[in-house]
Amino acid sequence: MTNLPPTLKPDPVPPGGEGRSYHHGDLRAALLAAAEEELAARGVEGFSLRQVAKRAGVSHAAPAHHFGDAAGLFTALAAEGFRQFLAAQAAREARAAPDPASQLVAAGLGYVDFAIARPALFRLLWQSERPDFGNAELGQAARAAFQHLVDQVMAAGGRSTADEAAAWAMAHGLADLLASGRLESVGSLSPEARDAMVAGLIRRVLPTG
Amino acid sequence: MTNLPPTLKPDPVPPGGEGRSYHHGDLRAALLAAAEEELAARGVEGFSLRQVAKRAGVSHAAPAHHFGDAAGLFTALAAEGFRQFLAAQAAREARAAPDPASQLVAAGLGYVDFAIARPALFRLLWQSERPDFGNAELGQAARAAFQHLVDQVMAAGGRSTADEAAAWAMAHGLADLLASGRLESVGSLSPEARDAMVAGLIRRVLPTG
DNA sequence: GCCATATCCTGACACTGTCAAGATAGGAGA
DNA sequence: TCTCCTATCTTGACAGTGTCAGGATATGGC
Repeated sequence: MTNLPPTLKPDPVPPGGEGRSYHHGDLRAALLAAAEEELAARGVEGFSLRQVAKRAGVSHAAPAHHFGDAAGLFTALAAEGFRQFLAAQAAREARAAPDPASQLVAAGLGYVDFAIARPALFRLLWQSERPDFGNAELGQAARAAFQHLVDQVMAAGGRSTADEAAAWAMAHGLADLLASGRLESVGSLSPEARDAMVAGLIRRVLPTG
Repeated sequence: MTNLPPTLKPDPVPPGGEGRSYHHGDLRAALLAAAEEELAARGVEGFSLRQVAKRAGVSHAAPAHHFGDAAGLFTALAAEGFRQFLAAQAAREARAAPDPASQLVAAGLGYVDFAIARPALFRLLWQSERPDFGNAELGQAARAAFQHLVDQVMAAGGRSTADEAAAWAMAHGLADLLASGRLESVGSLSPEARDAMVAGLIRRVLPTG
């Protein structure tokens, strides 16, 4: 399949039919999607730029034109990841009671949701050194994510650094341990029971009970 | 320096004088030490086996004889890391009051100590996929580390899965956020103030106040 | 002193990220 | 409609990586 005679180039149009021509049309988005697939399949540490290009059906050097180098791709992926991370929290908040404490708990549940649903991407955001966190777009997206829980804590009556750190550390610790499959006593629960457990733990560290 | 004529091989004895001969003497230990240096310098993601060999002053294929492949080196490094991780907790416990609550807080402080002092190794233990956690020695060391905080929680009066998860998630969340430099409001404190903050946060989630 | 064995080195292979140079397509201006 | 400019993508090359095969060297038992 991959050793066609040189005159018979493989059709560059993806089988999905969304590709418009030899010029991919929206290769940047396709590469970001392929990159997350690669991330989920082989982890940050096994990640290969050439494999991403292969997934997207383009040559190994194509990503360079859109992202510069591998760090550029990781940076763009992380920026988008932080936005979706915030979106996961917002989704929970929209379904929760409007009082500040419930909203804070909802944000924590969304934090954990994201870590469980997309553990490899979660690691890229929080533990990887491959994205360039000095990049303006990524820095802004990351700061927005850092700030959200803190804002919720303050809205819920938090007054000290300790209140802020307590809620953040609890949500982050649960998320990370669940993402890596270490906290089996919680991870093996049903989704409903797990939600109740996580919510109870976050309420435990709330500033004013 | 590196292009000596073939008859003039560089002296394989390290300048420190501890090397005993052409056969290194204790290359396994030297490689483990070099691997942690490499880990601290370039992170898990930038890690290079050949660089480790260069740090130890041996050829690029020498590590294979002691560890098989790169995963074997990561596995041995992680096993040793988990033992030192437990040792960091034990060091705090030895200096703390003997009551169960103080011992649990001390374990949490040691947990955080380790993450701050050796963040790259901490990541290898908790977030990397490169060590083989199916390995017997690593599995035993890891389980011992997982279990220690849990045991402390039970000794301090914990009775539920929630108590266990609360202490673990708080300690782990603080450790991870501090290791990655994200929790600046705590990370920028003096060591004494930081200890007090961490201790207070762990006491916050204790089962019986 | 001799030799089996553990230890380490050299050389090779496929794979990786990155760069330079060429090929192709789309759009602006005639 | 034709031409040319530019963005986009491909091809080919390079150094660096992990791993394997085979050769060189030192150690310890006889």
